[in-house]
Amino acid sequence: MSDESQDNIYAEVHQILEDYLHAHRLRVTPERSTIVDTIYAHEGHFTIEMLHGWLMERRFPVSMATLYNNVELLIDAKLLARHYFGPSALYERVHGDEPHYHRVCKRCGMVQDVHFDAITNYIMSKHIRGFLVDPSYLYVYGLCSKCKAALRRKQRNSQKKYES
Amino acid sequence: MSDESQDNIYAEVHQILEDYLHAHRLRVTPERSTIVDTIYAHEGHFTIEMLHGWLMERRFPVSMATLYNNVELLIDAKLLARHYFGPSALYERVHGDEPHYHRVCKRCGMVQDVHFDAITNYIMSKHIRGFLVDPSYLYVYGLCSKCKAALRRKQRNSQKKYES
DNA sequence: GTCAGTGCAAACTTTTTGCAACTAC
DNA sequence: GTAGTTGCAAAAAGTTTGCACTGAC
Repeated sequence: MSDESQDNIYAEVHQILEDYLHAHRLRVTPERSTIVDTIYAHEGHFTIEMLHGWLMERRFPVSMATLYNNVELLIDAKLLARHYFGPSALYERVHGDEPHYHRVCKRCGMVQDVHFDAITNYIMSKHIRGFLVDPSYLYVYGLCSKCKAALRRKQRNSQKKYES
Repeated sequence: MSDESQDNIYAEVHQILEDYLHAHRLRVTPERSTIVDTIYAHEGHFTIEMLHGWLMERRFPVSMATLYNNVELLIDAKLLARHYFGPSALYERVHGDEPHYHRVCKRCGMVQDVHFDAITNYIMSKHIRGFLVDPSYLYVYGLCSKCKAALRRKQRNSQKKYES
């Protein structure tokens, strides 16, 4: 992404943040602005712990309590997404990024972003009765090619052991 | 389900359990047998805590450590499925139940079983390159009809407040 | 008899809560 | 000035680990 369009993204997300806060009679604090800046300075999935670390690096330490408070709000403002691929949450920025869903390997935990495709279109076209699908929160689990091969090998070996 | 077919299920899952344990040179313990019995005596999603409670009711208390150890093994044996709809795991029995995927409301947390349907078939037919989809671990998130309506009401109200 | 399995308690990780001090409005 | 926001520390919730004892094979 060019510096210029990255600057545009910062301006846009700050606008969204401030609109959201005003609409909900909440306050624009340095913490909130900096958290959003920091989130949008990084690509990909991250944990609260990582976000905390990034803020430390910026010399803008923010307590975990504040982070947990504010991610809730940012999710509601549609600036942040939270995913539970396992017992602890992973987050990712939302605004300005290509819409995608997630493909997860049940064995190695690999998470792959998949840009909206025929499957997404198909699911949206089905108008699941009464239920409004959010295609950004679609999760397809299975086995990645590496784990598929590894598992085949393992099964052949344990088969041999069992026969012996 | 009739008592008779329920008895068949018990026999089958015990067979699967014992085959799995033998194949992996592991031991058939009363705890493992009872845990499987208890899981298959209940329908729907449950937490480890609930499983622990059910075992207490049976006068067969099993420690949490043992439960955590054994669910791992039962998942590998395909007798149990684990889902992360939120920060803590939900489990459900697998064998003998109608195959289904899950539809989850992001707002109220409602989890709905959806029997394999056109969407599942479509995804399986796409043969995602190199990735082996497990349709039992497909998750579609969105808004249920109740929350969709509630959210519309809320937005109308906050709109009014904002204008005033 | 051996070694996997168990219970217990302690540790650990992640997230939530209570409260006093602070600050955006 | 007021009430929302923050940081800190404690607590809660969920899960993992270490170790001595037990019991399946």
